[in-house]
Amino acid sequence: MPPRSTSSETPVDHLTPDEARIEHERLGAEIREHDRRYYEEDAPSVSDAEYDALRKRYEALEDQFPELKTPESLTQKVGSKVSEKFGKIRHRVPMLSLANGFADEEVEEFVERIRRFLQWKADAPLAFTAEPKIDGLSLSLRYEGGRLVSAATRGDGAVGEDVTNNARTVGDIPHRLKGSSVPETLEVRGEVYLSHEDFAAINARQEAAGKALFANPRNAAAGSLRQLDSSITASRPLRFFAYAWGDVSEMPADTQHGMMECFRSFGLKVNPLTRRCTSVAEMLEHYHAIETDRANLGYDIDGVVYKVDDLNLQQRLGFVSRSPRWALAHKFPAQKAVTVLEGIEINVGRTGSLNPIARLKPVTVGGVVVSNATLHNEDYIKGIGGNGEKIRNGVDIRIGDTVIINRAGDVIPKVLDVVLEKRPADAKPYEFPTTCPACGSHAVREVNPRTGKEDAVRRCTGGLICPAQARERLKHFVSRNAFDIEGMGEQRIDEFYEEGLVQRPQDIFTLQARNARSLKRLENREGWGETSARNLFAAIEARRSIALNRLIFALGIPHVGETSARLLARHFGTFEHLRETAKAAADPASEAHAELTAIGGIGPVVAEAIVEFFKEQHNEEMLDALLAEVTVEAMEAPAAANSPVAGKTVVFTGSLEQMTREEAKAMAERLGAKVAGSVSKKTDIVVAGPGAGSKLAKAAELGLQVMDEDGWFALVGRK
DNA sequence: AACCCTCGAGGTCA
DNA sequence: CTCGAGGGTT
Repeated sequence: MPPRSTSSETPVDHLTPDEARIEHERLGAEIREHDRRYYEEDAPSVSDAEYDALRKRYEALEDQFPELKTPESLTQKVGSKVSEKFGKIRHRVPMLSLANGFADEEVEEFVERIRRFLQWKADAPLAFTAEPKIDGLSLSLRYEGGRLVSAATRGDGAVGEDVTNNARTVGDIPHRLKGSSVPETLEVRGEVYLSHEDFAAINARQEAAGKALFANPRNAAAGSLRQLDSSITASRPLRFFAYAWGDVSEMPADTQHGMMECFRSFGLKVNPLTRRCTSVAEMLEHYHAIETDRANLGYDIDGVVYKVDDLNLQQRLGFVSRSPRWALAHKFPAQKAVTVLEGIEINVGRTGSLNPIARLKPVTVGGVVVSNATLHNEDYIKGIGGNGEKIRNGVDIRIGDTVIINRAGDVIPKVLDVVLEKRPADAKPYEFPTTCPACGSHAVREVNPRTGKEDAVRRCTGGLICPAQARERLKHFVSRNAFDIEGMGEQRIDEFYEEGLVQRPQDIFTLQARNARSLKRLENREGWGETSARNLFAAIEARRSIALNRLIFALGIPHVGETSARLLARHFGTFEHLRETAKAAADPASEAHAELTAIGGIGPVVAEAIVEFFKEQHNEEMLDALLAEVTVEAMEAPAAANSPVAGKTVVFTGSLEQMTREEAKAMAERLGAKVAGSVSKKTDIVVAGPGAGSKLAKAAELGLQVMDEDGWFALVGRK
């Protein structure tokens, strides 16, 4: 639960200085917590009026007792946490990412997939748009009545940062759209970028001012848009191309290229290399033309985007997981570089995994200096792929080798290949350690009992006696989506662990009490002061109450990430219920075990991991100690999705005439329904087309709701 | 077999 | 923030 408003009615001038100090401190902590909820979780727990009241009283206290106006006060901090961050904006329509492809064949497959999905005849016309994929950062502009009212970055796709003031300084972004056909509300999406010329000029200025240079135009554009002082943004000549839209009150066109034309007529910039293509050959031709001309464009692009032109078809095609089925980003090959592998280091992960990392002679790839790269796992180094086949023709990777690296997706450095001719004569095959480099325990590759295959990762068997694992688990425990304890970063965990101050999760919550009795107090250490210690303790106190799903996630049970943690929290409701069931489930024949695996999304492997976790004596002790320190919040009821079929299980049977089966399924799922393949007593709705047989009969037998396609559309609307 | 989730990776900027 | 391997679920 969020801290309740504690603002008392006592007039400020009736308080003793001591009372004032205590209340001032309490209010400060409360305001900080509200700020955090508002800015970081986008989940304000008080109204604006209540918040303002808190701040007013906080300030009134300081007016009456000026000694409270310390440099740490929320009113005094220059660039305090509050103003340090951008507000958040929830996108009315999520900003999704695009499916990627590299090879020409993937474009063919993409078009094929779409034809299949639509049941389109081979000769039926199907048009696409093709446009350069600008390498910048995406931005969503909201226009109401033709006026720019807000601008948000992509963020995680659902919630972005409010950069309205900065967007207003971008020359290509009109404050007001022109023309009479501008929809009442229109969210324009596009890319903010910097031209090569402007990028060079900015870096020249940075250099003259003795400031750090930007690595590439994209980073410079991102840095410029995220300036808190919009006058700095204004001094950077950012540009903008529109290519998509979000929330729109009435669509001004029914094709993708029609929309682009509208954008242009509204006064927005649209990339001039956008073409309408009617065949794969034409799409590829345009791709290669753009690739050839890439260096002369004057701005960075990283590929070509194809989109189905007809918006009705886009609608029918819908989405696969997080990207539209109707679009493909055809990326240019990633830039490669050659360098020397100077060493291989092994990191031990939270789950005990031994992760090999390549230490490279620093080299520039695609504008950034790369000195590390992932080597994935033991087999990858040996030249064997996940399913046993050879990769790199079976060539292994050795220390001293000259290697070819790239940045996968232009981001993650990866060792692609070895230049065998340059292999030093004395280079020996790399021997992957069979003991943990952190604790010396055996490190083994477990055999999956069902497939009989060896796990790709080698794991330390040391469990909690392994300091590396213990530290990584602590880091996971305090991380953003778990307990989210501000001020407990990697460095501090390492430091605290080393000194024995915090070695188990529960130690975090007893730290303050132990510190008070300690001879070597935190606040007296080098690099520490009263403030840093106080802030840390305040951050810990703020987490004595925790949401159930966060707690489950924080435990770091293998295979249980955020999603599974939420599933478990929702199913069990309380931690005790989960714990009891998991313990009872140690018997595979038990009802508890059946309950666990019956949860959708929890299969045998995950269930086993959960059972194992709760079986461990030291975990038992940890949980008892932890639960004595923290309060677990009851699970909130899941927000009811506003769709008539949300949460229902639907079965489609017979032949569907107005949509393909896949389409029907995608549609039902989009509306929050589950789609099953067969009728059972768990089924809620059966949609039967002509020719339906046994499933329809069974549905009648069970007395389920049965409807035809028209009935389905009547129920959910035609979307 | 398709899709989804977990986990751990690197680099940049504020 | 983003990627990708591997493995789990359905």
